[in-house]
Amino acid sequence: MDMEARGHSEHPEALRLWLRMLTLTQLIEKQVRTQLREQFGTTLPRFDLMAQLERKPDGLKMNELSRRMMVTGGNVTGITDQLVAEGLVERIEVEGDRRAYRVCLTTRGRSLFADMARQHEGWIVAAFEGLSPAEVEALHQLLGKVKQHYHLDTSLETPLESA
Amino acid sequence: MDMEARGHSEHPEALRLWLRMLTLTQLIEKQVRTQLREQFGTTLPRFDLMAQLERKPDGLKMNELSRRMMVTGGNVTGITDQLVAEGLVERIEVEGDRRAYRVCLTTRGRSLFADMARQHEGWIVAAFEGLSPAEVEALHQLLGKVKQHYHLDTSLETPLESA
DNA sequence: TATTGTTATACTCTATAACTATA
DNA sequence: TATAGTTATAGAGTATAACAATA
Repeated sequence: MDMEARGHSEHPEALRLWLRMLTLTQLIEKQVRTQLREQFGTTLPRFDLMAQLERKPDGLKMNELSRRMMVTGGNVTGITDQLVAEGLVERIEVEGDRRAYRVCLTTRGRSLFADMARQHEGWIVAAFEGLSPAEVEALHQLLGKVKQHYHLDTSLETPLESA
Repeated sequence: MDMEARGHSEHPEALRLWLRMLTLTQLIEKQVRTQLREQFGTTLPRFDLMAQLERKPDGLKMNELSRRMMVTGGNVTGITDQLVAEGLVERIEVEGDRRAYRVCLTTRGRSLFADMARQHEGWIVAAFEGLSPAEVEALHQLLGKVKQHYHLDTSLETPLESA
């Protein structure tokens, strides 16, 4: 990005912060994508969808997945189709509303996700190894503050992290 | 992502931190992409390439752009082609090496980028308005610490922010 | 009429690898 | 033989919009 070069700015600090955050996130995300592809032959969106379904034995409806994953419905259909073809999730009818489905992990999907999640956590822990526990907490808090204000400001929801 | 749900983890703090950081970055990035498209009919990679060229009157070679933008050479060719077609950048021959080009902003490209950069900075400043200057600095420092360690760990370079 | 979900389309970005031209 | 850059290909992700079925 190297956009710190623009000069005569009134708020260069926020810009510098954003560029560092964006760069770092892209760096970690790129590594996660590579590992998911090489070790499990999958992608980040597919992993994310499965992560959304974990601890939801009743599954989630398509529109809930769409909201949580911050992508449009058509894309969720495509990702779900792929996972169904691999036997990792299934569509189950919703009683009382014949338009809707609940998407659930299959037994095989749940088992595979457990493996992936364990590996994934290792990659993330390694990425943040340079911070002490107190620093991890401080960073978490600061980002929470940004997120909170950002939401108020833009009326965007926070589908993720909604555990 | 909602991956905080996985349970019996030994390092849930790093994972929670990563999910919050990823969500927030995606939120801001998505807004930046939308604004760039709606207000300027451009994309983030095109904006990034132009940002790399600002304050480089002599331009940058393709492989330098590739390294700084963290994408492969073929992609830089494509993005550059688009910008050339729009008259925003130009390829200039390098004396002494007839294989290489220097990619430079045109006058029109420089002028347009100034407009875009001003708007862009406003979006970013708004996104981080919830933090005090001291908090912005603290966040910047903490992310720097992560980045530094991460690089040592993975031998990845830091092309961005290299101003 | 509104909502759930799918389909169709088109575009951007991406990585990989083969290729040309020059060093 | 190595390097600079391009081309070709294929795949993944995205948004938009039109559509079917149901509420």
